[in-house]
Amino acid sequence: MIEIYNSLSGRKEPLRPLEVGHVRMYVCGMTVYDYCHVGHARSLIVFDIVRRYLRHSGLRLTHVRNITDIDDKIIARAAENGESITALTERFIDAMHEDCEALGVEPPELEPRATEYIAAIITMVQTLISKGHAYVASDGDVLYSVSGFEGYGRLSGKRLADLRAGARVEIDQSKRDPLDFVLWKMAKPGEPCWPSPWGEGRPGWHIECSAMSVALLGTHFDIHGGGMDLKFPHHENEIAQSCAACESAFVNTWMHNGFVNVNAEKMSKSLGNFFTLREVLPRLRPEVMRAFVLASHYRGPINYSEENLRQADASLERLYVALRGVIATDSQSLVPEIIAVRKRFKAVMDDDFNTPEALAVLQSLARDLNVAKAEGDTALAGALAGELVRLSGVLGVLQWEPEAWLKNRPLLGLSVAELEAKDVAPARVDAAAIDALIAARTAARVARNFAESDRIRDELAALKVVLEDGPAGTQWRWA
RNA sequence: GGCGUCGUGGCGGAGUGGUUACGCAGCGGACUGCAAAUCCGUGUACGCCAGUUCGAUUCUGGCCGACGCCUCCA
Repeated sequence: MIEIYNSLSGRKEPLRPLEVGHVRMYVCGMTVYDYCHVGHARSLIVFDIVRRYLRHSGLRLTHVRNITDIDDKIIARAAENGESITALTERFIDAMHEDCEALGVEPPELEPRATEYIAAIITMVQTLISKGHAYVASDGDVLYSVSGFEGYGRLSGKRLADLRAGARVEIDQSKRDPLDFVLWKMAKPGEPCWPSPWGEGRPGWHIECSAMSVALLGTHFDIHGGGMDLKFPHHENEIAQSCAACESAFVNTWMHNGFVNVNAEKMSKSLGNFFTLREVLPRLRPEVMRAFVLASHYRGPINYSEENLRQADASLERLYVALRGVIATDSQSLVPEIIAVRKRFKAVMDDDFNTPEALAVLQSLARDLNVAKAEGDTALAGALAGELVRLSGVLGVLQWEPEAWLKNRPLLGLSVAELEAKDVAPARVDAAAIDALIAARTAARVARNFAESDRIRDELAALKVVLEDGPAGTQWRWA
């Protein structure tokens, strides 16, 4: 039984799909006016794991991840760049898809865009007006009336009075309540717009997710996810809209992932402490980013640093080294070791996706594999290796050929600064040259000329090549 | 000001009312021509102060500290 922490109740609750064996999940995606940064990557990876694990558990999944392709920031950025809205959004949608692919994030079943659901949005706004939950303000905008919705603030643990007291927004005279939020925004001259019963305009931010989730998953579905910062006001408002419009239960389980911090502060645009995936990914392999993200529980914060990435890389390398030289068998031969490890893996992942524990399970599997290798038990080693790859696949790691992983380290390091410090230019070194040096060293060793063999090893070490002598000959990998 | 999260050994990071997380780094041993990798062993960690308890890092209260949300944000 899978248990998930529900932000709404503050407790772990068993996942009981509304339709037996079929989970419907909606995750808030990107507003496409800029490149994805590491914070987005965490959210993408976290829900990719949820996705992979639910399917691994034999559940059918309908996963929706929306794209916000119309909003104030998009309009502002397009104007700034002197390009059209669609040119801008298409460009960043493509970029996002490239980033996802690089990270090994599986595409969701459905990826709706706000601009494709204008009709559904208008219908929902009309419903809200007719039910008395929304009104047309003096400036023409359609606003949601917060006071008419009992339970507003339940998700974020806020009370209307507290929100009003702490309101930092300047009071807008057109609003009946300062906390009322916009459903339909009237267009200013030159702004993109769609016709509506209230005039030319565009949807507010929150309404698109209500309209699209209802349209694609129904009024009541299983999981709704997103970053912690979406909890209020975005998800709070979604609940208010959907529940009021549909007069139905809305979402059973709310999931929120924690932030990526830099020096203990939230990575964000305003602080200027963000790194885009495009600048970061060429310097490390995407699996390292995944390993880094999965090393912490999804609800807590993680600190983005070179050292933490280095540690993630080292932990992955240990797994790849274990896999090396073993022919993984697609083991349906359920030896006790494999039954036990599957059970452990399931237990920790069932427990609110405890990926740090899952990674620990993989590490202990690697230890068993190393032992089996050392004892020459190739059958067991092959079976364990097969299982290691299989379980790792649920986390989206260890999907490379071990040799390729160990010999293709991009740029040999994690950062430009580090590379400069090491004064290494890996492109200069090619595999044939390395093999030639290794052959020369082997010849020296056979001749018991250890001074020469050590000299060659030092020469290779200077190139950041590490040698490992074994029964099957000498292997190498990048340091 | 309101609401909330968190504080674990050198680092990262799970977890538990009394028994091994796991990884990185370190140390000792085995292995090796020497290494590397691997395996074995090792470190008496749970912010502070009280309380509950036979016993608390794990429960309760307070304090201190860090962070987040309350405004667009994954």
